[in-house]
Amino acid sequence: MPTSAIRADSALPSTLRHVIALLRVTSRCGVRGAGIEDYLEGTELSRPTVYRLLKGLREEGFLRHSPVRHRYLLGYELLALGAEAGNGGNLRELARPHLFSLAQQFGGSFYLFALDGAHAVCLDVQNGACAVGSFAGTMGGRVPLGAGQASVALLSTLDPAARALVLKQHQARLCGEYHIDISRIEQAVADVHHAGFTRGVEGASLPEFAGVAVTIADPSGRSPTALSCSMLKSQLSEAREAEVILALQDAAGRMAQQIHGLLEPVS
Amino acid sequence: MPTSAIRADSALPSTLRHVIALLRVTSRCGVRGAGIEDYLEGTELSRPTVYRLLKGLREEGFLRHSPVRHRYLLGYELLALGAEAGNGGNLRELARPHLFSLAQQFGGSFYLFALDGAHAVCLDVQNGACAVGSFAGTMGGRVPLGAGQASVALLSTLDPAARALVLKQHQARLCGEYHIDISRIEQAVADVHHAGFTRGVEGASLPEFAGVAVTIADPSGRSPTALSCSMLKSQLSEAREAEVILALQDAAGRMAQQIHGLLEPVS
DNA sequence: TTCATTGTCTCGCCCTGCGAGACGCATTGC
DNA sequence: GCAATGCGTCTCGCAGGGCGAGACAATGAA
Repeated sequence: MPTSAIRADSALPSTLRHVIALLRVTSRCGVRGAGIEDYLEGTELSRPTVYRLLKGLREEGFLRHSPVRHRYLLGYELLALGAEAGNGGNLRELARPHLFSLAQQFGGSFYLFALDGAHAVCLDVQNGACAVGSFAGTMGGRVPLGAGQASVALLSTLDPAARALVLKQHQARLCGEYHIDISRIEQAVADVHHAGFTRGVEGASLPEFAGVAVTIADPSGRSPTALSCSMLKSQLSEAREAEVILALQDAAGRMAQQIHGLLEPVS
Repeated sequence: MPTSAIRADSALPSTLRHVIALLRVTSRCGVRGAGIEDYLEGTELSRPTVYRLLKGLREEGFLRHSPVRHRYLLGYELLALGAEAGNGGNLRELARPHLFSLAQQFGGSFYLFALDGAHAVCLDVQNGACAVGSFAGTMGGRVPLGAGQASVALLSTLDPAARALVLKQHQARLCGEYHIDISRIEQAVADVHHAGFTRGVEGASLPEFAGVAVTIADPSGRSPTALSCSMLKSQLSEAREAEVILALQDAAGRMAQQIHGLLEPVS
C-alpha cells in the first residue's frame, strides 16, 4: 500500500484529513524523519499548504524538527496524548507492576492487550532478560483478532455472532499473511472458555516462539483486555508453561480485584 | 487555567485548532471520558460542528467511544503515533533493557528523559519493586528545565547563553511552583560538568525523595537525553548512591556505544 | 559568485466548513 | 403504553477562510 494515507471516502473536514495524512506520512518515515518531498508525494497538497499545516502542527507540539535538518518527526505532544490513550481506565498503570514481575521471574516478553473493534491493540510490553518478537511488535501495535495468543483470548470475549463476523472479515489476512487456519481459531476459542487460557493458534510465521494468554475478568464493563506472554519454544517446557499460566492467571485475578476496588462513581 | 485549550493567537487553520482543542478536552477529562457538554464548554464550537469533528476523529481512530455511553476517550491511533513519537532515534527501545535491569537491581524508579525546547520530556519509566513519585509523573510528562535531576542534567547540555535564557523563562515557575532557587541550579549544572552526574536541586516539593541523573553522550547529534532515578531518601545511603551512580553511568556509556554502533547513513 | 532548495508571504478565488434549526431515534420517566 | 428528554444526524445557505500560483527571502552548497 504505497499511499494508504489518503482516504477520500468519508466526509471529514478536509483540513482534518490533511493533518492526519501529514501525521501518517511522518510516522511512516519513522526515525529518518519526513522531508517536504515525502509530504508532497504522500499527500495531494501544495507546498504552501504543507508548510502552513506543518508550522501549525509544530507550534502545537504534534511535530518537531529532526536533528537532521529539514526533516520532521512526530512531536512529544503526541507522546503525552498517546500515553493517556493507552492508559484507558488506568489499566496500564495497574498492569505494569504485574508485567514487570512476570518478566523478571520468567524472562520472556509479557504483554497487555485491549480489544479495539476487530483488532487487538498492544497497550504495554515488558521484555524480560531474553526479549522475543511478537506479531504486535511494540506498544500501540495492532493485530487482527485471531493472530496471536492475546488475540485469541480477546476473541473469546465476544459473543458468537460478532466473533464469526470478525473472523470472516479477517479471513483473507489470517490465511494469507499469518498462515492460520480459521477453524483452528474457533477450536482455540472454545478451549479458552473451559481451560481459562489459550496457546493461540500456530501459524507458519514466528514458528520458534510459543506463548499463552489469559483474559482479565472485568466487572466494570470496560473493553476486554488480556495478558499474554511470548517466549522461545526451547525455553518453555511443559512444567514451565504450567507455571507461567498460573502466574498469568494470578496476575489477571489480582488485576480484576484492583479494578473492582477502584470502581469510581461516574461523575 | 480553566480554558487553556484555546489559543487564538497563532494563525493556524481553524479546523486544526478545533481538532486539537477537542483532543485536549478529551485528554483533560481522562478516564471519565468527555461528553458533549465538556466539548461545548471547553471550545467555542456549535453542536453540529463538534459532532462532525468527533465523527471524523473517531473514524480515524483518534477518538473512541467510552464504555460509559455518550462519552469519548482518546483513540488507540494516538497510542501508536505516541509510541513512535517517544521512540525518537530508537532511543527508547535501546534504553528499555537498561532501565529494566536498573529497576530490578535497585528497586527505585528509573527514567529516560529527552530535551524538548525549554522542557524535559519523560520518554519512559521503569518502576522497580518500590515505585516512587516524580515531577514528570509518567511517560509523556513534561517538566520545566531545572526541576528534577534529569532536568538539571539536560540543562547542562545547553550552552551558557541558552541556559540562562531558559532559566530566566522558567524563573517564576521554578520559584513559585517548585520552590527551587535559581542560583543553586546553576551550581548544580556546574557540578554536572566535572562530576559527571547530578543530584538535582532540592526544593520544597517531594522532600522525601532523592535521586541522581546522568547525561547520555550522543555523538550523532540527536537531541540530548538523560537517565535518572528516584528513590526514597531512606533507601539511598551514601554507599548505595555511589552504586547507583556507577550503574547509571555504565548504562549511559553502553547506550552511547550502541547509538554509535547503529549510526545509519541518512537516506 | 551562482545555483538549488527551503521556508514564508501575498493575493484573490471560490470551496467548504460553519451555525441555525429541524428531524429521527434511542432511553427514561411516568 | 405515551410523553419527554437528550443524543446524534441532516439540510441549507452564507461567508469566512483555506487553498494554490507564484514571487520572495534565507540558507547552504558548489
